[in-house]
Amino acid sequence: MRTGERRTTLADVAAEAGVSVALVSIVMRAAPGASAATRQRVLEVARRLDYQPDSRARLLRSGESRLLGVVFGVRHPFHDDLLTGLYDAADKQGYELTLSAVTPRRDERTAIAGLLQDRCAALILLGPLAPTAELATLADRLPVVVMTRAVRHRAVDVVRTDDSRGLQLAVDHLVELGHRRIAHVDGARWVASADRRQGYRDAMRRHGLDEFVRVIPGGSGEEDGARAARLLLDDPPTAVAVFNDLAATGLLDVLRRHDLDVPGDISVVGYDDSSFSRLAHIDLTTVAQDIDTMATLAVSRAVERVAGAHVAHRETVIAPRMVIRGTTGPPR
Amino acid sequence: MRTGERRTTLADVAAEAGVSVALVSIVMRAAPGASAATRQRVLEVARRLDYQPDSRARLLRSGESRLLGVVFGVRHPFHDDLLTGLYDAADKQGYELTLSAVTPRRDERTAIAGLLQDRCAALILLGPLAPTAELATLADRLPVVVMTRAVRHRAVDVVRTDDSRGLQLAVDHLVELGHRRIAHVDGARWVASADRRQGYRDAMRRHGLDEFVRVIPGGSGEEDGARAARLLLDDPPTAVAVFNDLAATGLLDVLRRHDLDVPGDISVVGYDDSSFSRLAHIDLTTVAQDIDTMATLAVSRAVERVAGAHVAHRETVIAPRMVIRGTTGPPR
DNA sequence: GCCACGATCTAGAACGTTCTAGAGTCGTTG
DNA sequence: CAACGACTCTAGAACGTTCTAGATCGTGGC
Repeated sequence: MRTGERRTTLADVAAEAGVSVALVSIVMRAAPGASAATRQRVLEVARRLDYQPDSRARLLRSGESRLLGVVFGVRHPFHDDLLTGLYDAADKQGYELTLSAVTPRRDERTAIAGLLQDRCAALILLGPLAPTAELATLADRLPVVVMTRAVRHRAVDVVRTDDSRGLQLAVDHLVELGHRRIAHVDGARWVASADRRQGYRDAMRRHGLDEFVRVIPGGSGEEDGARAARLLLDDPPTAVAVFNDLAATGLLDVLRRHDLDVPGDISVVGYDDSSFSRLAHIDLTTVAQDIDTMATLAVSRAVERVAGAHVAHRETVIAPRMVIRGTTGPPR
Repeated sequence: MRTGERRTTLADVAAEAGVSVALVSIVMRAAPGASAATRQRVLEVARRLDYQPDSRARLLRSGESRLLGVVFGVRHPFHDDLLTGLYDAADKQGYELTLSAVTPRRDERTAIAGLLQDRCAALILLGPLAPTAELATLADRLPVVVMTRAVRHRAVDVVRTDDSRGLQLAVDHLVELGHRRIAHVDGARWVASADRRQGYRDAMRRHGLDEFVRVIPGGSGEEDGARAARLLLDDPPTAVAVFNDLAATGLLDVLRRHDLDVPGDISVVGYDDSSFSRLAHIDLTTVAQDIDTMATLAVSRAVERVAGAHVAHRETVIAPRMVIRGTTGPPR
């Protein structure tokens, strides 16, 4: 059986089993309404004929899409981790995910448009860059859940970590270790950068360290962290809190190349608790976002919206958590 | 307009424009058969009513799925790069991609099953782990193109780099620099590891360096490279060729922590030319797989199979290319 | 004027499945 | 025995779109 050949349909199974198409549908859906003997007979035929449901027909007729569209960016370790959680959460709720990637050569609008045509019941957008107004227009059409970015619009649901709080935790941790000269490598124009930066400033102020406030422009990738590290070399702080884990690894690399000992000479805190930050040779102290909780909440929120439920709070802000590993210690 | 509300259909546009449903379909598909005046009128109505095609209905009725299913692994930088290329290639051929991820908690079979239900015209599998027999059974059902792994079965199409040749290039390059004690950190049970290992052995033998053959078990992730590096520390070779770029970064990290200078004390070659290997602070010498060519060929192969074309060679093996950057130099 | 042809447009059926209403059967109760 | 309820099963329509055959109109040639 190859290209162009028709796949097995419910009608084929029905003919072979000697029952109606509708009854075969009932059996394949495990819906009530068929006897045990009939179920067994139908399932046997379906197995023999290798019947696979046609999700297009199913989605079209049922008028109930159990499909959640997810827009994610390639080369985002954190998005990878979120995808892992989202698949699990969707599965638990009886939903399927359909993914659409944003790549260096495929923009976010294109990614979203594809999902609209698939008639997804809802969209989950991972760190979208689109302006709020655009997201709101989209949310007029179908439920939209944004993850990892604060979107202030009543039509858009948000599941995110308290990024301001996250950076405060980082600064608190460093201050507790005795650090005063604490710098922050921010995320440039990336989603969440402003909140994290604000959290850093607030915490520094809270600890009476205003005069030591120092923000270096960074970004979300390794090279961004590496570049920022080079800007710190002339006058290194005793500690630095970085926008995210990936940038932190770039920064660590450059520090080490310049014979700065971590954490002896300089302590480093990342953000995300991405899977690689746990690796023995990186052992990164970091602010953890609770990925599985976020994924679960995002899917639940999407599903509730689809079901027309009245949702109490359109924005869910999850507390970050400090994960202390090997890249932080007392200043010398 | 929110959840549960019906979306604009061709019938709505037709009623408003005062033409038949079939004519609206012709206009929306830019198919011949409508006058310019009618086209304009219909497009105006469609825009006003915000008509979006329903891809489920379209796919179901047309009997021609222009959908390519792609199975990829999260946390695989190389797969990310391939996705970027595949989206471009598919777009050029008028196909859409639908993605299905393999995660630590969602296995490959599940990923494939989802795509079968979507009635994809063909599947493109990135480095699948499934046994050949399973892939062959799948290929009985629809065209299957495997990327980055050699699958010896006439029903399965393959687009891959000559991995054996790739490692030979790496060894040749190192020998040309004067190295003799060249080790190889392999990919353990990962796809392509055997070919790369064989290429390493062949090249070492070719250069009369049999007695220096040394293979360290590795893997595809950073920690795998880091672990392998630790095994090399007691008796470091002057050079090492690593299974892939990601493992190479892990290995580099450990070498640097142990004050081994790269490339002064030890040269390092990666594999893939992943996007991060080009970063200024990594500057990795590596064996490049030609991502865009691979993506283009895989999509073309899939499309040809869908079209029922007679395909001359089911396996396309692409020559790798040596990319010399800063991690290799003459031995001391 | 008649005929042939091409372009435009329409009506109806089909894609594979689910939904819904109704028919038929069986068992229980009055 | 008749009525009722529960369960099983079926027939037919619907989901939104495309395919296909045919009707209609306009134009050009004879």
